[in-house]
Amino acid sequence: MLTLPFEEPRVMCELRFGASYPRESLPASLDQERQRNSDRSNPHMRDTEDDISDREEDEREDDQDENGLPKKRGPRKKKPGKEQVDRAKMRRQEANARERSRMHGLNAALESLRKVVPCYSKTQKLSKIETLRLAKNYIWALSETLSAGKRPDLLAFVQTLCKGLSQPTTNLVAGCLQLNARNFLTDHNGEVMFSGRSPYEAVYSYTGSDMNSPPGHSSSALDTGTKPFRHYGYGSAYEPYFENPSPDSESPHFDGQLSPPMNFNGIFSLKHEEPPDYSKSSHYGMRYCAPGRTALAPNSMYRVSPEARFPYDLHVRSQSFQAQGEVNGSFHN
DNA sequence: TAGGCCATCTGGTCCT
DNA sequence: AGGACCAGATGGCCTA
Repeated sequence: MLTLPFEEPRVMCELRFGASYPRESLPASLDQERQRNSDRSNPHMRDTEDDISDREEDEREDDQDENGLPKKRGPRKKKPGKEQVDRAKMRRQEANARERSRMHGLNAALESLRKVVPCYSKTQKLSKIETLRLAKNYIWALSETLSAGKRPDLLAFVQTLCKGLSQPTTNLVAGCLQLNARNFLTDHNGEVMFSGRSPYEAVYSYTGSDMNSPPGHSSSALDTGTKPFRHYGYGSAYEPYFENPSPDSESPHFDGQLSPPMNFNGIFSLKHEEPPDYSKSSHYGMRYCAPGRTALAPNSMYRVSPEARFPYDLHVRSQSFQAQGEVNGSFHN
């Protein structure tokens, strides 16, 4: 449905008030091209403009009958008056301003997200898409850390963080951790590969399981078609980052859990089956519940694994902050 | 110079 | 009717 029947090329260009160029500054050919594009992309507008010109022609030819007397007119569409044109223009400008404001709000939120994911830098900002990818990986890595209930294994942590990120971002993350970025090569599939030399190299081969991929990693729009995360052997390289090396530092372990615990506002649950539909975030409060609580609906899509051992008691909020603080301490120096 | 990223404008759709 | 949200188009800027 066309809402701006008055639109004419000049009006359309003038409405681009936010652009840094006046219409007059456009090369004629470019201007014509833009008009063509506009017509292609908006057939309604073209039709409407045709309608208007047709009407104007009608008015010129049909104003009088063969005797020169004014013709009787039937009901016909009202040509928008100047007031309506101005009002529509105003509304379009207001809508543009709202849209700008909305996008600024979105960018502000993204900026605040940049500040809480690893490797925040005012000078070298992550792109929007990389910020979202890193945030997703960060959440995933933190969840795994919490589920493990022990100090994070740094290399595995960084590998998870870097999954699906571009090589420059991977370098940035590795650089923030003062690791050799060359050890975290991203292959052509976006898969993070640890290529550092290690006595335990390739101890844990790729199993084909998706258990170490963040939810939706293979299909999300944020993803890049990466394969499931591959475990690589690692040795002593991470040890300087820990006061006490992890007791089972030889390997990341798989405890049979299909997916990591989720943390929403300090309320945890161990979920099975399908990852949550993040587009329906308003349902989180309904569907997630702490283990030990009984508020899960009988048909809840998320259940607590009976064999799952949650490393924290129900005062998880403060403890999760503590654990997260330890991890963040590695990044925000 | 090509490609990536971004801001902005714009019209369509949905919802209140 | 009007606002929010979305996606497409476009052009500017930057970098490899």
